[in-house]
Amino acid sequence: MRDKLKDFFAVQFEEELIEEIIETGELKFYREGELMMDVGDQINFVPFLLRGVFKILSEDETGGEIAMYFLERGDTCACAFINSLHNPQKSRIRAIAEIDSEVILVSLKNFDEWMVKYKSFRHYVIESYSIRLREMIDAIDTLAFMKMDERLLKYLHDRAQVLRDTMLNITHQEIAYDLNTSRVVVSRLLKQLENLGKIKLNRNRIEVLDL
DNA sequence: ACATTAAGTGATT
DNA sequence: AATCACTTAATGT
Repeated sequence: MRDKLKDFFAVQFEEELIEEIIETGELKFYREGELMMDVGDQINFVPFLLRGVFKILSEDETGGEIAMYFLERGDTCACAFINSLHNPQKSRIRAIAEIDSEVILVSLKNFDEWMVKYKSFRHYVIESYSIRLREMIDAIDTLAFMKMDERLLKYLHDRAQVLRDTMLNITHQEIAYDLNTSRVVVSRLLKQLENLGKIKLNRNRIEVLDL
């Protein structure tokens, strides 16, 4: 745990802070597909991602979903910050492990203390928050301005990038859920992209060619 | 061989 | 771009 922490966070964190994190943080392992938090959950911790990828999505009243962005190693969850500033609040988002992942869960109480006590921590949090905000804006104009075919290609690229693999094991239906559209539409657009030579299609698998 | 699940397609709105 | 209704293909038992 100490090594992993140092790998991704220690460059910026003081020794003393690292020790505190190790002492009080809870190391947790999430298997692929496992939920870290769901819409409506009471959140009383802030996660720091040591290894793996989480998909963050929002849900509407009727169960429709929209994938917003991915969390990678070294990231932390912006939505959890909000919970740390106010009193424990309900989660607006769902976080699912895309691959086997490891996180350190830090209690809100410690999080609060460290914000005051450590400059490095404060900076990390603010920096991380602003990165997340930019991603959010990016997600909004993807939704507002891009057509489905562009959104689909962006989705495939993003995914290939965070998973560091151009071979994506995913079904058309799953993509449809993430983009909040129908499977038929995804199938058709994927076929188009294949004809354009941008991807290669197989059952349960999509290879991204033009990265 | 049969059932199940994933993907492809034409027609309609 | 969504939906329906149907076909075809791949995969599991």
